[in-house]
Amino acid sequence: MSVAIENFVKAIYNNDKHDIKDTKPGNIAKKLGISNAAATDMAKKLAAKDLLNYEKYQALQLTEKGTKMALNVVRKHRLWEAFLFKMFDMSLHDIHREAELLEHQTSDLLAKKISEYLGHPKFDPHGDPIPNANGEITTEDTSISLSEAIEGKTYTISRLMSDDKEFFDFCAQNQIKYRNTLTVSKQFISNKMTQISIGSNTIVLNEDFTKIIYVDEN
Amino acid sequence: MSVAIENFVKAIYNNDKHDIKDTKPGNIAKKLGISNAAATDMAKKLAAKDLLNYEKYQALQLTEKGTKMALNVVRKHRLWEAFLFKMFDMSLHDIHREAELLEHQTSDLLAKKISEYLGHPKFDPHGDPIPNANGEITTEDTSISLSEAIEGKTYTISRLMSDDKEFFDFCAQNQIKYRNTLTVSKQFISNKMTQISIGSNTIVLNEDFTKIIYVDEN
DNA sequence: AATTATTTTTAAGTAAGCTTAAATATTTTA
DNA sequence: TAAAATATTTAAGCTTACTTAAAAATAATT
Repeated sequence: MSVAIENFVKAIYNNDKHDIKDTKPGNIAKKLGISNAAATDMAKKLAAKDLLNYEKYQALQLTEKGTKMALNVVRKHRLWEAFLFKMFDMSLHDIHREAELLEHQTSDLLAKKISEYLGHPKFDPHGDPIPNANGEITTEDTSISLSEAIEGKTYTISRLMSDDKEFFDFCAQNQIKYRNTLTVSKQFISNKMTQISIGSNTIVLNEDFTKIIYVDEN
Repeated sequence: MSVAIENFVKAIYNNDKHDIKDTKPGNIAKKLGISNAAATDMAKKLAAKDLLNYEKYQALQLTEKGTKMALNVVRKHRLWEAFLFKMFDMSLHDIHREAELLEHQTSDLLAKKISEYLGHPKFDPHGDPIPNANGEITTEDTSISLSEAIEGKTYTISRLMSDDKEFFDFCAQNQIKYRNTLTVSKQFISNKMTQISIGSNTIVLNEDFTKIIYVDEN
């Protein structure tokens, strides 16, 4: 299966899992940087391969086969992230970019070797769970987005759900990092902003960021 | 530049360097597993990009630009070989196969990181020299092929120039390994075979193998 | 509910990287 | 050196993964 197909299936998987947004061709197209027409085309092609269910004007749904493929790619991506993070001094964003390419050129054997070397990690450096070789995610996700966190409570960052350089640069400058602790000092409900204290800093984050920072209550 | 182009340029470079064979489209086509017609087509296309010189019915010659590209790919390939060899318990052939894919999806930054991690190695696990980031090979090659070695002398294996699984399996079973020592007990000139003793074994090799095993006199 | 805006789909077309078949050169060998 | 064998090139065609433009359907807004 081609890189284009792997990316398409992965985009549906990620959109489906993480975003509130639906999985109609247009949304997938936007994620992949291709035209809507190309996405519709691809959807039909993948339906013929039993990777997803396609009905005109409806959201795309991965079949079991499609989900398995997506999880295999996601596994390789997250293993590479964990591995490169451990081995080399590179920014999370750079690591993400490398993983984005390497994930498609990694045999199951090499993925297994990397996983073994790392002691079969359950999470990558963003806090994203790493599926096992059978495509199963065995860790349950109890975390909530920072936008839903409660004033006065203290949380541990469990996930940074993004692939945007700006965001990661911001995180790096503000101690926002997987497994760091923060306290929600104020939720500005009407403005959809959240004030947190982390380390010695106090930061006000808007919704763009609080929706992709996931936390677990301490 | 695409994977197809990188592989094409690399094939010319390797053919030119290692083999006695010429670099006409047919030979490159055979190496890449594509038709002669496709190779001719590609040659014209790459000539237009100033990666090689193409004249009808003549051997293909890489330009400086083409050579630089080839060396960049070769560098990444050999760095991956060295890295995977160090990190994981995998056969040389498996490592080669992974490197063959990863080489095209590796940024210059990651290559640099891998090289640094390994202490800027000069050779990969086959004994092939690793070009530096500027595409320079700073080590001179004093080795000769086993087919040219002299009876009675003792040598150190400096290079195993192949990507064939059968060959590597044979090597693994017979202690034929980069940096191992062997003695040439007999050269059967007319049969083009060579008898060596390596470890406690005595082996007779035919020309197919003695031409790709490179050695340095002790 | 009707109109407007947005999405999705269809249709036609493009570039890359191949293929096979036939024509043309070159090389080998008898 | 002429014939036979082999290689290279040209030509036509295919698939994948896109594109833009227009038509059709859905969703949003007043």
